[in-house]
Amino acid sequence: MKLQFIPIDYDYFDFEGRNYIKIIGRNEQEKRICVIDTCEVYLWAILKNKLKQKQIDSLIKKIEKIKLDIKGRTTKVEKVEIHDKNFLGKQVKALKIFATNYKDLHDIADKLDLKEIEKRRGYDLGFITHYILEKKILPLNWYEIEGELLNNSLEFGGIDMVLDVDFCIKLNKLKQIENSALNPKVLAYDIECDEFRIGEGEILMISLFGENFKKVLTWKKIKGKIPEYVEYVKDEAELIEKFIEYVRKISPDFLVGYFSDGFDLPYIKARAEKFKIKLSLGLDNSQPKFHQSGMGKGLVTGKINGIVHIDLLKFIQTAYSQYMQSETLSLNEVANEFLNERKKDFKFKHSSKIEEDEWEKYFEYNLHDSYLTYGLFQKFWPDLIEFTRVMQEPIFDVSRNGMSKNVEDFIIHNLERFNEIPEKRPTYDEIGQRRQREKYEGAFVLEPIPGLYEKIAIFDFTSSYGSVIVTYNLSKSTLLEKNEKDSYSIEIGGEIVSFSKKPGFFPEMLKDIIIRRKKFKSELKSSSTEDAVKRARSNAFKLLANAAYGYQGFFGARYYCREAAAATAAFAKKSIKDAIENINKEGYKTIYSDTDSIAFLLNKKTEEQTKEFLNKLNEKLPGIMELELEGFFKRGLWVTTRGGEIGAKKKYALVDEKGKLKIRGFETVRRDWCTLARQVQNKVIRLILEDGNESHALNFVKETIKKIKERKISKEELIIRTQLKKPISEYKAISPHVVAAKKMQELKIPIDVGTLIGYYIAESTTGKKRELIRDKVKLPDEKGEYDIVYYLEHQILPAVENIFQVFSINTKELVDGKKQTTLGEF
DNA sequence: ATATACACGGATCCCCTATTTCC
DNA sequence: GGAAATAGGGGATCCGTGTA
Repeated sequence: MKLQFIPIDYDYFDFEGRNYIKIIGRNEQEKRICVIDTCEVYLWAILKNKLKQKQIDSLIKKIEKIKLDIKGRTTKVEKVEIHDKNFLGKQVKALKIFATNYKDLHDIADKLDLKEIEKRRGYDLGFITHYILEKKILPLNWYEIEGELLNNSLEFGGIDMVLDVDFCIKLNKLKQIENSALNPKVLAYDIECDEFRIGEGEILMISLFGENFKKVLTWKKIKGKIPEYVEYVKDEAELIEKFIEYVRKISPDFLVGYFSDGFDLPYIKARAEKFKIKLSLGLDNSQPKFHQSGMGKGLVTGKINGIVHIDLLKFIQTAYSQYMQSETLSLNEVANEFLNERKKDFKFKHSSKIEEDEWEKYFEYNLHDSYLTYGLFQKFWPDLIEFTRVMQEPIFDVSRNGMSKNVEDFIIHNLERFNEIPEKRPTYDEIGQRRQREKYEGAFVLEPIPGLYEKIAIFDFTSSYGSVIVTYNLSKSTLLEKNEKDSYSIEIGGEIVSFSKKPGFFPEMLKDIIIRRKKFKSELKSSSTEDAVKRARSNAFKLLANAAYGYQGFFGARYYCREAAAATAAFAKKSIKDAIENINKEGYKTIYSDTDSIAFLLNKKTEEQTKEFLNKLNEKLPGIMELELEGFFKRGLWVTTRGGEIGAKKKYALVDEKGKLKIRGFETVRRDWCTLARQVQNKVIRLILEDGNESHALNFVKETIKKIKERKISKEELIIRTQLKKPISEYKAISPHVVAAKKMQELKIPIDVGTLIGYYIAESTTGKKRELIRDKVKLPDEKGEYDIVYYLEHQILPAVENIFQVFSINTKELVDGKKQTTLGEF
């Protein structure tokens, strides 16, 4: 049988002691296909340097005899080959040792602790990764496959009979082909419950949303007419059964939720267990499997056999959050940013307190959440596809992995063209040692001179750290033990480290990424139509390039190299300092610089001259280092630190000719300041940048102060929001948000690590002399008057004080008004 | 444990000394 | 008058959140 096939989900099983892969995908008619295949299983033994042929021969004989009886099966070494390979850039002789079962490779490796063998590698990749590497059936790429149709066959224990697919095929041949993108079948879901702790309350309803399909399942019957999408069931048990039934009937490629790894799926699982319902969502009727990801923190991934369960929150977190405006990753904010739609209004109440006529709104709300989740999936589908294709790992994993894992997957799947044997994961002890290593020196930040400036340009290095890694060949495999003459050398913490000039595989891969990304980016710029796929791939490469530096400095990395990471920062530092010097030499004046960007005054030079100068600069830069023009700006503002004497770093505001603001670091971009302070500061900055002087801004602040004093400010504007970053009991310093969290706990308001805690500072009620701010914390719903002095002196003043100081205005006097001191009145 | 370092700034913690309170 | 409690100052530390 011959057909076209696109792999979506990968799984494996053992049959008669051997490993088989089971790939679920679609053909061009959108039929669901299961492909069964296998591959050779092996590990590498890297030999010591000066072994004689005789020694190698007898070693091979010895290894060929290895046979293990463990875990109820027999695994043996099936054959041994000798190969010329590279390991960390060095040529080595290595034995390719084939064995029966991948899961036993570790035990085989234990038997290979021999004096002739230098290192053992390649047995910690996982069978699925190993298989993809071996057979190159890459996820979400099209293939023409040939194979044997399994039809009620007893081969593999009758696997095709229990599997709900159109065809089950044992693979013989495959060829990669071009085909249009997959049009995936997607079903989004969302549940509503009374209790937020997993499984501790009833599930009131479950919504489902797919193409031409919307449904809210509930056991709550209300009077009157109900929307057609609501379907009643008898009770909660039937609710779960109906959910299973619909998922099975629709049988989507992707079952999508938002925070569903951490909430919806485990919740349904817990309730199903309570009612002794088998949650047979898998194509093989199996229940979702939950894997602990991370240590104890309840971080779980829910895997359903054959149907890819996607938790969009996780993907958005790693792939997008750093470029987002949203201050939280709540469905509401994220949907608003990407879909321009919000959640429906519905204030959460316990179901017993919901009025009869409110239920319909609740159903609508529940359905809308699934609708938004579905919309977000469509929005991110190009990114999910491209990430999966670039990393070459199953979408289930790629959608959940952090950036370090993505970088590593990319490396592992690109080692072959360098003939490299993969490095192993660090052991627990190694990780411990790495983590104890001292921090190295990072980026250079130039202390600005506070002031309001006119006519500014900003240059920055494109993919700065990535370009440095490529240009200076910085990696674990290129690090030299001794300083050599013809090498890239730099001082790190008083010691010189050197890197070979012979290109290493890691910098070479990175070079590829950066060059391809540049190509995509320029294509995107020149083309008139929006190409979502190109944009997504460009974005995937950008993220990879940016994460490459962090990867080498990350203690959990296979290719961890602190020296390379430190050298990257050091070379980058040198580059930016050189650039600053050149810019100043040309007659410009540098105001500020951070890591890879430089802001400078044009000093009467024109924009054209500056662009020409940029080209001139670029000609002199080494390797792939490149400066680009970030933009020209009409005005820019830099302030002092709170201490008052020195210029504050990582804090500035710019306005371009079109009036567009670019604000960095100021309180107005920080979510842990109250809205009022943020808005006031924002307006002050805007007025000053627009006007070029402080007079309007000052009046505005005066008005605000008056309003605060007259209690004309609504409480909502005064709420301070701070995230709870760890369990309450672990806090050493009991700060205001911890007090607020404790109050919420007492009121049984669900809080968890990660919850944004909102509170306001109320007037003192205790009358104690020595009162801390936390003693005046009140929850937003709690009755009380806001503390005027606190909001003036701890929110508004700190937000604007340093700005007005640029114009030598002491705002503190404004606040005090008639009074001279404020502390004295206590 | 789940990419890195640099940076700001609020609030508490903690130690020290001076002052007040109490017997 | 002397011991204990409290106030207040100031640096260290904790903590959250940014920039790059």
